[in-house]
Order: sequence, then structure tokens, then C-alpha cells
Amino acid sequence: MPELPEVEVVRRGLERWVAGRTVESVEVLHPRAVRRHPGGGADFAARLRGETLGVPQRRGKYLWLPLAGRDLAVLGHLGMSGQLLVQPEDAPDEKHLRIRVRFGDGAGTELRFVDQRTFGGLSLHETAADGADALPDVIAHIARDPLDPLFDEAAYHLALRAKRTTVKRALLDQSLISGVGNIYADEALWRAKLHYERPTAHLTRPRSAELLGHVRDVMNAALAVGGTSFDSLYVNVNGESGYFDRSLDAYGREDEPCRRCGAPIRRRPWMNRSSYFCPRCQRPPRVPS
DNA sequence: CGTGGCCCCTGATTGC
DNA sequence: TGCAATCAGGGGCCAC
Repeated sequence: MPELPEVEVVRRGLERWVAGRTVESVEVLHPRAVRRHPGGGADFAARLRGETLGVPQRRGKYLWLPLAGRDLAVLGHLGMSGQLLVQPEDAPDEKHLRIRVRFGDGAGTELRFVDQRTFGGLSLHETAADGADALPDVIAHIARDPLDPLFDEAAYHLALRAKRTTVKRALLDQSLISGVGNIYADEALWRAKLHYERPTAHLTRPRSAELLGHVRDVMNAALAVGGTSFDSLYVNVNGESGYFDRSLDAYGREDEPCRRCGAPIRRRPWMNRSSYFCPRCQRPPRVPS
């Protein structure tokens, strides 16, 4: 469940259903699901046993569960197809179940990491210090996200001006702004009437501020309805889908009329993915770069 | 150095 | 029907 709103939906579910619980045992069913962890899955499981999970945190598309009383956290990324589910202990294993976390508290539920494509994973990392804002060291390069009150808008604008890149690439660059992926980039660009290949160096301050406003608006709107779910791959910890797919204006709407001007939305191959845009509202730059 | 391209996977869908 | 090609919401890594 990749982008910020979907990850935040999961974070809230974890806060409600697993925060404060103590790990009884961990089962790692696929080696790739425990990532960049020196000791591998066995060490991950051993070190997590007996630890109590704190309030889950999130930056961009990463989320982490601090371990109570330690400068350690379980870091998670869902990749393209990862799910964190709170399931009854007697529920049958999912086909792509990768990691199971059991709790010894008698609540009857366990935490499961399910991931079809194995681009996501969990890992255990030291944090800079104890406390809510303590970031796991390995994601120090991830920028604050647009819903973070401490996001530095002025610095973001200066970074855009300094880059020799295009606006969608910059939106997806997690070291500049985090949490934006292919859906919300296309949606924000549609709202801002900006073509995805517009150079960032030419963006005026009001224009970048407007774009950022649209990024925030579309993410908040998605969050309010549980995120975007095209299929059962993108669900909250209870397996429920979000409803923002019906509110999308650009993404996935090839050949459908632009809700603003009626022109058919176009899809273009872009970085091994697709970009959706309105050819009338979002004019390409004169010299595509 | 910044930037862009490639690759890691499985499964659904589409077209021949 | 079968098979191959294409596509999918991400990001780390590595050539230029």
C-alpha cells in the first residue's frame, strides 16, 4: 500500500491494535521480508522476542514501531504490495504471509506482514535517541513529508529551483519530499495544471506553493476516506479497502473525460510506469527534457 | 556530484 | 486455449 495516505491508515490501525503489546514470538517465513538486517530473519525474531511495541510513527511511506525503553525500532516499508494485518490467531495463513508476530496477551490476534512481490519488508534499527521523533538511522535521508508540521516549505522551493530535473521526478524524490508516489503525484499535478515534464528550475515560488497545497489537499482527502484501493491488495490492518479511487481525477482515467475541461485523459509511459494527465489543462513544456 | 536507468518479485490482464 | 508481453501504488544501487 504504497503512498502516504495508505501508510498512514495502516499506522493508525497499528496504533489502535498493536501499540503496547509485548511480543511473544516472531516467525519469519520468507528471507527477503527481513531486509538489510545483518543477522537475517533468525536474529530479527530473536531480538524482538519479549519487547513491547510503542506508538507507531511514520515518515513518508516508512513506518516504524519504537520498542519501549530502548533506542530501537521495528522499521517497515510496504513496497508495492505489502500489507500489515491484525488477524485472529486462528485465521488461515495468507498465500503470501512473510512474517508473523505473536503476542502472549490473550487478545486472540496476531500481526502479519503479507507481501506478494516482496519489495517491502521489516527490519530492526537503532534510533537516534529515545522519543517520538527518533528516526531509525537508515531512513535519515528521507525528507519530511507534506503532512509533517515541520516540513520546510522554503527549503523545498529552493531545492526545486536548484535541481535540473522535471516536476514529477522531484515529487517522487523522497529526499526532497516524502510520501508522494505515482498516484498522488499525478493527482496533484492535475490539480495544479502542471505537466509532469515541466522543469522545476522554472517554478516560481507561488507556483511551487500552490503545487504543495494540492499535494496536501489530495492526501488529506484520501486519508479522510481510508486511502486509495483499486483491489484487495491495498487495505488497512483489518483488511478493509479505502474509497479514494472513485475521487481520482487523473490516475487510471485514460480516455475518460477530464473533469475540468472534458478532454480525454492521456496515459504516457514514464520511467517504467505511467503518467496520466489532461492534454488541455496540463500543457507540456516547449522543450521536453 | 547529480541524474537517470535498471533491477528486485508475483500475479492479473491483454493481445496474438 | 495457450503463451508472451505488458503492467502494477517503490526504492536501492550503480553507471554515466
